[in-house]
Amino acid sequence: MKVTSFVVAEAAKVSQSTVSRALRGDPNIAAETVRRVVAVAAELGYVPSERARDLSTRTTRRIAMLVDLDNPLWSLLVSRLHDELADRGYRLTLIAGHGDQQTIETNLLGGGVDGVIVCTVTLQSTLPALLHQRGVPAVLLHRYAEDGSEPAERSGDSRAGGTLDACVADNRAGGAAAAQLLLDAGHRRIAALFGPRDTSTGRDRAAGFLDRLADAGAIPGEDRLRYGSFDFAYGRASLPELMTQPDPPTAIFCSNDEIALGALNAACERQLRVPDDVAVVGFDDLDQAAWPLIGLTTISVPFADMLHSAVNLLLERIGGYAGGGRRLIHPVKPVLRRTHGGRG
Amino acid sequence: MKVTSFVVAEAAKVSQSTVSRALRGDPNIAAETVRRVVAVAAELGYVPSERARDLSTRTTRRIAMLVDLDNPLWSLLVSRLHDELADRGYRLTLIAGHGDQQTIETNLLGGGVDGVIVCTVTLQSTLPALLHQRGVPAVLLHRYAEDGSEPAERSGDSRAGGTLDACVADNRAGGAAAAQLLLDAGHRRIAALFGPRDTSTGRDRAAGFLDRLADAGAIPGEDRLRYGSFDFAYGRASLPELMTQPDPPTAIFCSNDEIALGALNAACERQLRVPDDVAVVGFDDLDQAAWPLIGLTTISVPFADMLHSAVNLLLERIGGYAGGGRRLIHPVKPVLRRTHGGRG
DNA sequence: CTTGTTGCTGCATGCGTATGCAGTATCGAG
DNA sequence: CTCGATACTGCATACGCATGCAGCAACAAG
Repeated sequence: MKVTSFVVAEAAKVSQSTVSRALRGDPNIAAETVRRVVAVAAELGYVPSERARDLSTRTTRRIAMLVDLDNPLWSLLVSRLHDELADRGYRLTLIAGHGDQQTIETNLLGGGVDGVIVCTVTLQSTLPALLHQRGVPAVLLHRYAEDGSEPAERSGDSRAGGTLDACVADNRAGGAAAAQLLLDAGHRRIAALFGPRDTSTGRDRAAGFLDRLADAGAIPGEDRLRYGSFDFAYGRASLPELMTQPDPPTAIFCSNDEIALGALNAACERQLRVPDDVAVVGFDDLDQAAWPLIGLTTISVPFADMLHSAVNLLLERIGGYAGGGRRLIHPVKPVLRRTHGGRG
Repeated sequence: MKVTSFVVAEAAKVSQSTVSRALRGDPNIAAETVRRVVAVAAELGYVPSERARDLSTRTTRRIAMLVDLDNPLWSLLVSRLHDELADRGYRLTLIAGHGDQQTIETNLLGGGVDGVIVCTVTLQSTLPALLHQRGVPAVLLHRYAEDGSEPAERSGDSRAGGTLDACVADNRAGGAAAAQLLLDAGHRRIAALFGPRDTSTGRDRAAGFLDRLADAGAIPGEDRLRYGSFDFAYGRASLPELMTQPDPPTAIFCSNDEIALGALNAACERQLRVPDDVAVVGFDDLDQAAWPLIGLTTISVPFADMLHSAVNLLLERIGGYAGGGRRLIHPVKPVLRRTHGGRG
């Protein structure tokens, strides 16, 4: 039979409310009473019902992370996020971004979580607007959407001016830095494996990269520019295609490390030397990029900082902060290792 | 203002219970009524309160995974597990195994989850026994504990004979297979980087490995056998130590791929050729093991199958199955790639 | 002795949904 | 016309904890 606070109350000869208060550290309960209740509760193995507490307090101390579980990047994020949340007494519920839209909405809007961290959004996604409209505390991490919330035109609607808070990296600057880095290394025939055009990360990294090349008067031909998903297979499949073109590139920019790792492996398969036969630059700075076997030159993204900021923003929202959407842009920085080559 | 089923009921001119039934597909509600209720609910943007439902139904459709977030292996598991659960209508809550014991117990016993998948347990852990005693549906995945639940001595206690269900790999056979594989390749000076002695995976893999070597009359000296954590840093730090011993080994068995990857990178750093200067064999068959750049020979563990089985066992428990603890042992299989070397 | 104050505890209710059971209307059979 | 069956719907309550407010005892101040 289930041990409830009523059972404890009876055994400790107090009321149920006193049990509740004693166990939650309410200062109005006599020390002696607290001791007795705590003892009895331990004796009976009482564990408060989370379900009942959740309903009563209108809170769950649970945060949902909407994430693309196929992207290896997320594993880096999830682990850190869990700890970051645990420190503040929150639990983490994972929701796959590729799931059924209806399911996702029910999960996020049903009050089963106190807030949401959204990592999978596309530029066209309406989810941010929905969360905002429903008043569900949420923050965009790593990517943002164009949810069309322009500065209020219809004044009177206090929400019209706001969008969700977001924590992102300076992807545009990072793209530019990658381009610069390859130019500095002496490359002129440069190809790129960009990410999806419908994500902010994909778009911004490509834009920054192309802008910088344009400034330098070195815009690659169309056949050297590709767009695909942020994954290993894309990189692995694309490198051979690029390298078998007439007049192949001497360097390839990959919009994330995962693509770059695919490319490096493809190079290895075809016995192309990196960086001598082809240089590769990635983006993100995954752990693997620093491995001696890999030595991937890349653009480092401060994920730990971003997560920390995101959690802070989210908790402020949960705490009731009602200002407009804030966008925190975190600086990135090139990390020169082996794969970019160089003049020498 | 919050839209509850009462609000919908009023707008649709029915009672709250009818709203509840209509929305849940109760066949006793007239089709016309259902249509009206659904329409009104959609109109008002009604989303049922998960908190209230959880309390009322005594269920949450949420499964906790107790996991070591620092081990890269988990990322492989989490992603699959999420999908496996999502297919069956459950959500996944992550709980770090390294957290505060008190917190963990509260999270698992408080009724906030319908079941638990435990991946982090040590041999001495009392958590399985606790979950079992409290009647919380749970299954051990990948590792098991020695929770001392022997066949019932005190008959009368119907639970005394049981322990938790478990889904594990045949780690002992895998260890033996790894040993055999190295012997077959001609190695005789063999070292090993085993995992923690207090985990079933660490212990069983080591035992299988050593048994096989003993059978072959090739037991390594103590100085060639090491025990450490299942991580990259351990492998990376240990390889140089092994290789600078007098009469260094020609092959190193690593109790998981992560250790092996650390070792391979250390070899690269020291410009040792693999497998010519030193062979390496791992265990698990992570994606990375198959990369052309890595080519790690390893023992493949059927994680997808294990997860599938584990979820099945767990859902049976949740469904009320009350038999004794079941242990499913999944076969493993060597995958020969590049790093084990060979006679040729 | 009265009144106010402080310190502690219990009563009653809210949280929002699910569901057993009772009630109402309709219809067909006798 | 009566009665029972059928098809819906509503009433009332449970789920288990948190919490505002009232109550009570003890004690100090006046």
